Amino acid sequence: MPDHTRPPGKRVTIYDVALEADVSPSTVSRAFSRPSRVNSETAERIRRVAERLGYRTNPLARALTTSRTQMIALVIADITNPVYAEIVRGAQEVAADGEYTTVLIDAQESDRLERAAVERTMSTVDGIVLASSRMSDSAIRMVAKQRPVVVLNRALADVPCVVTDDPRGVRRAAEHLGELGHDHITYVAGPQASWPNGVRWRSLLEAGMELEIKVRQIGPFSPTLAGGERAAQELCTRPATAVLAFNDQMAIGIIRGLSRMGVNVPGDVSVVGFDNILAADIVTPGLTTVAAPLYAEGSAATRHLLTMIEGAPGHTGRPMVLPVRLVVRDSTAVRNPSPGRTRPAWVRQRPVPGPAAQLP
Amino acid sequence: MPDHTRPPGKRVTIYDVALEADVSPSTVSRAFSRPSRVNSETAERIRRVAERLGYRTNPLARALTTSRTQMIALVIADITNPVYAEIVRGAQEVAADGEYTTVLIDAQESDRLERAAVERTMSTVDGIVLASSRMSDSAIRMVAKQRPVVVLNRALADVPCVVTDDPRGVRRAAEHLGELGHDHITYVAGPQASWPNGVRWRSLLEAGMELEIKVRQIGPFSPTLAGGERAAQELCTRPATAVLAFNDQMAIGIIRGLSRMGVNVPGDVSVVGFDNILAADIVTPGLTTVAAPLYAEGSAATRHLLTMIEGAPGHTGRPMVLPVRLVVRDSTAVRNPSPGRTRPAWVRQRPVPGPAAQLP
DNA sequence: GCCGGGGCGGCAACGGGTTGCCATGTATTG
DNA sequence: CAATACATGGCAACCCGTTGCCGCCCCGGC
Repeated sequence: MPDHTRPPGKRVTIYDVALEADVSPSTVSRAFSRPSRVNSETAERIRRVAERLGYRTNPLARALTTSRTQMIALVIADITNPVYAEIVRGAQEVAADGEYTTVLIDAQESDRLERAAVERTMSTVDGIVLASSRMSDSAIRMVAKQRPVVVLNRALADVPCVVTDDPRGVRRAAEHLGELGHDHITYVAGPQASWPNGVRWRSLLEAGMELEIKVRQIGPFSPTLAGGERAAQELCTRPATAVLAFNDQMAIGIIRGLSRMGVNVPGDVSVVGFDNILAADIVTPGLTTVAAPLYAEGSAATRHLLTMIEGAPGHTGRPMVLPVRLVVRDSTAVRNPSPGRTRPAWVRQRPVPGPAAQLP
Repeated sequence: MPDHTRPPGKRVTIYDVALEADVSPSTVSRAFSRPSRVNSETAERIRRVAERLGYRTNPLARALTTSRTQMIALVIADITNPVYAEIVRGAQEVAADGEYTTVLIDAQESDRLERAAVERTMSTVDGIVLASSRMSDSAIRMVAKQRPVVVLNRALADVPCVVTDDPRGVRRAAEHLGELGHDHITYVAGPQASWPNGVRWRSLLEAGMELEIKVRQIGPFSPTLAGGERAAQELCTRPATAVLAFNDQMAIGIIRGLSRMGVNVPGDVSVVGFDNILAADIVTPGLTTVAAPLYAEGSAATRHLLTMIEGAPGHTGRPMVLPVRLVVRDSTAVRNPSPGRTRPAWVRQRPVPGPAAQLP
């Protein structure tokens, strides 16, 4: 009878199993990684011994020779931004189905941090999804040269991409505002490093031409609540009746900022956001916004990445385009006819107070 | 002059560098991992050669011998829940400072998924932070036996823990409601698998005794907006004037649900949440809530974990307790004297309509 | 009875670093 | 000047699986 005791605290290896099962280590290895290559009875015996000993294959050691870690990285621009939650869910679901673990990396809206994190992680993962990357095109290509990469929310030649149909979303938003009588739309820009930011602005320009609506841009602002509030202040000096914000967080910030200054949304100004985050539905007034299929973005990108990892060529032709839809809530309304064309009444109202006072 | 060309597509290894720098591989290794162990000039030369060749040390290979991957896992209960965003930030910041990469795992509120993910990841990380784990105590201890573990938002003997001072938060909330004239508080419970859920309820019981406020519990409900809305319906059949919700998301859901049924918050019912998520400040009415130091939670837990990984014993005595504070906004008000004691007027109001209608 | 082929298992060489130990050469000390 | 200590670098074993290749055995076919 073989010895069952073993030095405690030591990890069980294939060698231990091999000894106990009276086969060579290679057979143990094959019993797990290529069961067809070994006699089924032997395999069964090995599996039982392994079970008894509590053997678990060491993924690092395996990765060393196979150079497959069964991990993928998902890089997101800002974990604070709720849009990514659903994207992450979609990605993780698909990854888990394929037996992959997802390493989530938060770039904190920083080109530098993102590069550093990608650099650090690259060699430990089998592929990378870059969601709303803030890196330069060339940096992305560099990464793509070393590992399978799928880019989300950005189009880039030679790298597989998944994007949403923002032009159509913007177009729908512009139509909607046009129907409400607005003949002028102000785009409140987000980060310049954000690819969709440019797309949305250009799409608005184009839609404006076709629909005969004047457009202009202010910003850039940080794509956050605070950024939106700052934008609201600037909107004060350059009034508007219809605003399209880069994203929902900014839109909510704008609404907050405006109402703090006594401007009524949607009475005086209509505001449209982008993304349809959960909060869009719970703020007052409910935010009219262009809804992106977040979950689908994450899952589609990841699915594509996995096929690339499995050896597929990676479809670099046209980006994969996901549909969007306009969700109309209460932040948009028929244009208020009272304010003057260039200087709505509300511009002269009370100045900005500090943040909402808190009771003791 | 040595040959600079090398087979393309092959990774550069220490052997390549050694050849070029005319030293042995071990010296190259030491030049990176133990610079003090090698002559500074030699080290410098090696580093230059490595740079020129584009050498990057392979973390997997390193991990194989050192069994240190420089990765930690951060397991969170639900990435959709915004509280975790700040926790993740705090954790990631500290981890990055210590040259660690954070692997984020979303357990999707599922015991099973959480276990599976931890199981899969455990052997590839140097330590684990379990934030609001839904696993059983015994499962956690099992994990803690194999890797350094710090538990967040849960107290557990023999495992280092970081918790917030929920009893004090609940007490403050109860005092606040008491001062507003409420003599009865309903606790809307979250997941039973959630440790703070139990703590909050027990703390409320206790505070109720001392402050002579009657308390009761309804639930459990899912700790989400939807869960809160369901709770609102139940509140309809068992009316209350003051509600303490397990978390902010539920509180917001409750407010939404109630106001949809024509109940005024805070006029008819005061609602207090927990966590102070960003949305608490942007909803109408602004949510009175117990603010947790989210960022600090993440950073404290991670800091502790890193010291354990570095070999410190892991402080398993008392859990580390982080302070909370009550943020009073507009969802709490003086108790409305009109409704009858057991059956406020609003109970007989119009029935629940469907979700907010959307314009085409 | 002989030969070819397939099933199965073992040997040994990796993969890319790390590290204990030893062999130099130089600096320090008595 | 001898003896000792230290700084520095190399050797080789090791971490834990994976896999190409080879050998053995058994089976079937002619």
